[in-house]
Amino acid sequence: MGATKTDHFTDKQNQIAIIAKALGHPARIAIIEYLLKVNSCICGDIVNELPLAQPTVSQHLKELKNAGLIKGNIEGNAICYCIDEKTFDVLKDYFSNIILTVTNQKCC
Amino acid sequence: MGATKTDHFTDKQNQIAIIAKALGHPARIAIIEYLLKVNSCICGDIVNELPLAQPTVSQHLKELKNAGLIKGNIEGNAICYCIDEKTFDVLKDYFSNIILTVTNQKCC
DNA sequence: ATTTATTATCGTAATATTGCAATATAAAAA
DNA sequence: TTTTTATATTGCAATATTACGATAATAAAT
Repeated sequence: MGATKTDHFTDKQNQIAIIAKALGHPARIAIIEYLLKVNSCICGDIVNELPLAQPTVSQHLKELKNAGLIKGNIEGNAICYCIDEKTFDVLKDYFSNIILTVTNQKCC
Repeated sequence: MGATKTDHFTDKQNQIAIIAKALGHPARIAIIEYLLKVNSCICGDIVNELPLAQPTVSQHLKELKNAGLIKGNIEGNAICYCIDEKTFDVLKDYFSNIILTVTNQKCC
């Protein structure tokens, strides 16, 4: 045990869970917010913005990239990172639908 | 090591991360979707809907409750669970803001 | 060619999560 | 009161995550 029983759930359920999980750490939220603040691709800098060692930040960036939340473009000896909008759209749509459905509930 | 460095991030960043983390498991997404499908408080039933043992489901429900995503009302010897809308509103607003900011980006 | 700067990977320790059997708890039903 | 039903808690094994030092990889600068 210890491993998530991915097989038993739908692709959509797993997709949303993977994206949400990637955002389930304050360092990764801080990375997303920093990319939004500078409002452009950013090369370097990210490590200096966070209270974590370089390998740790690199690992968090990798997870955000795997979840499709950010994109990384090689630019010389640095890598430019930026928000990958379409994955955030998936999340926003998903939660908007939840809100729409739930406001019609009459209970509790 | 191994523990998240919560102290170094803002309250808002930690709040969003905690909510996202709670949604970062397909079983918990499935629970939310089931509560939406029945569109009311539901007593019992949840365990039968999921491919997991009762203690495991109970644990997932507890995590969703801790994150403020669901509410549980005692009703006789059963407990009625339902969506806690306001926490989903927090998430929807957060992601809507991200989408609004990011669409103005010109790069990558 | 060597140094410098930037990012990734490896290895590893500490901690957290997932899942379940066994058991506990609490209220309704018999 | 005993049984049944519904949910929670405990304890534990398996696995995953977090964090970082050391090191590798890569390309620019000297």
